[in-house]
Amino acid sequence: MKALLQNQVVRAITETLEIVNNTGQLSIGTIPSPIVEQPKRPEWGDFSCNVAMTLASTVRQSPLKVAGVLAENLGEKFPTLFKRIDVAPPGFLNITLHPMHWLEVLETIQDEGASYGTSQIGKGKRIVLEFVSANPTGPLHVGHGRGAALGQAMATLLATAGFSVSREFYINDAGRQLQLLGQSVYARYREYWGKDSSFPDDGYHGGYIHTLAESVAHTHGETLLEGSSNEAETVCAQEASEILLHDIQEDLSTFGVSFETWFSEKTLHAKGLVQSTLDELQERELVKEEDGAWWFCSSVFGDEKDRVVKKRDGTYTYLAADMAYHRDKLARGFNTLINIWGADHHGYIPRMEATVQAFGHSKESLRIVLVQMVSLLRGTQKIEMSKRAGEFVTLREVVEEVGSDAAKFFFLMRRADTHLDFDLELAKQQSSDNPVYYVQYAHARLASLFRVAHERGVCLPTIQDVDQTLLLREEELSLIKTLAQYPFVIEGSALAFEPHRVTFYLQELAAKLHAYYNKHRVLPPVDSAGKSKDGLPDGPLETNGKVASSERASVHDSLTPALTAARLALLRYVQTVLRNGLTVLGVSSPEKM
RNA sequence: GCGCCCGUAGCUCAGUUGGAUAGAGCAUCGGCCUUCUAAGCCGGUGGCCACAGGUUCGAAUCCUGUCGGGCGCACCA
Repeated sequence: MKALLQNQVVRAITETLEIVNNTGQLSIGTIPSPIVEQPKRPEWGDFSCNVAMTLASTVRQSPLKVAGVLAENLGEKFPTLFKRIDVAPPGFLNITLHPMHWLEVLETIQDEGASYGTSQIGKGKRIVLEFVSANPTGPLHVGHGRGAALGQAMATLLATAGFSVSREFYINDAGRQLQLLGQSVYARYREYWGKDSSFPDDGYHGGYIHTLAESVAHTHGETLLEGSSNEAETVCAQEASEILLHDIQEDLSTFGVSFETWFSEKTLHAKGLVQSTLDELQERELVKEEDGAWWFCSSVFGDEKDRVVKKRDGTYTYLAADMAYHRDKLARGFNTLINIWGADHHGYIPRMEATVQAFGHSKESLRIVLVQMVSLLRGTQKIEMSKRAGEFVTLREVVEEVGSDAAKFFFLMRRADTHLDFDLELAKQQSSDNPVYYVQYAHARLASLFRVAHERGVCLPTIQDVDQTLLLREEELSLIKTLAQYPFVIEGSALAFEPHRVTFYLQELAAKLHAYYNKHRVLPPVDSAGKSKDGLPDGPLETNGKVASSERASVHDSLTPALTAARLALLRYVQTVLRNGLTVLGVSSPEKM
């Protein structure tokens, strides 16, 4: 299998740097790894490289001169790869390949299919990706949905880049929040039976608490009214959290998000791992006793102050369990721990970084990805949500209204750390204004084209079957160059933990496809099929974008079976890449819309 | 008060390990369907990249300060 074109260019430049270094044309010393990218303007060639400018100061020559030397050597050494190499001020190398080389991209996609875009950069690295981790004290809301979509996409993305990824949901099924849930449900339970009740001040006010109370009333009758309220609250907490966790699992599953591991906080306590974690750190003087409480000396690792892990009343803080949990993750042999958190938890980062360091791992082995809030809009009208009153729009409601695909795509349209406006009306709209339909439609449109081709007895060829020279015009090359970028988008996106880059890429690819499709006929019109005479491989290439109907007719006249075949082959690979990208995002690729 | 994030077209946002003339969608204005899905395409309008300094061949991008917005600063989670 051939190396990706861009990597061939990188290698060529690297070899050239070595040559000019060895021959003394330039005294470079350590050869840098050159950065090659597709420039934004077509007149700057297929690839551009800025290595001459970065080297200028070390070789004590002007960037232009360095670029000149490199250009000359590159051209001499790789005449079959490069058609021309320009030097542009202030020192760019603008590289144009012999166009035929671009067709290799299509062969690569043909060979790799659904694997096109995968790489091995993450090979051998094991990542545990923790996300959602919502308390089982209420239904998932929209914010959780964003975290879920992001986590799922990131897991797929990292796996695509060769990492071994395990998705994990940490269940906070111990501690104060659960206790509050029990108290809240028990209060509603008493109300249900017409008894007096004391609702906790900071309890859960959502309407779903009533439903849970009714459920408890159904299974336990009035038996919880007598006896200690403590016990009754524990029963309520237990039963309510089980129901809620079940709902959470169901919602996530419906949303298309799954986990390898559901990790229960309770099991850490049950196995004594929370205490043993503290004991271990105490022996190493990273946990100390003071004022009747136990403190984690996180300030040793740069946190602004030490943190309580065991309260004066003998109970553990959330942090203590979380430390035990992260110790466990490290003990399971993961190299990198990625946690996706709501941005309001950012203040918690230093103490978790301190935690992994306390266990002898580098700060970098923990990577926290923060997710900002989601505002739901209906058109321009903002939907107000009040956490205090327990009024928020649930993930389930959103998915029921707009569907999983649209919801996921919208959640992945923005960088994680920026606030997201989610317009429910737009997400439902079936038009090009709606980005998810726009991209999916590109896929469905091609599927439809291939169906029609099939019905008319035109087979869907592979790149090896067609006259490839028919794909060498700028129109087709532009599409092919975009396809060539895909593996680099995946790689960059994975290394930066930024799935939104894939979303943007897909919109760009879909836009190019739609434009191409609109402009160029692929199948011959029904009545003249097979009768078209040979001629120029297309009509005059209009530059102002307007296609007069007379021109269209001439386009059809010149549509030969060979050209149809070549275009079908090209579009088949466009469809493959669209599908691969959508798959990374967890969004379906419909055959029909 | 201290810390973190953010400030790019009228709106929502890409672009931030420094690169060439800063991009896209929406909105707005004007065009394109007897043909493979118009759930589509083409064109116009629109910018002191919050502000002020600094670093250098080069800054939306890095540093410092100011202003504006969000979020944190528990023996809660």
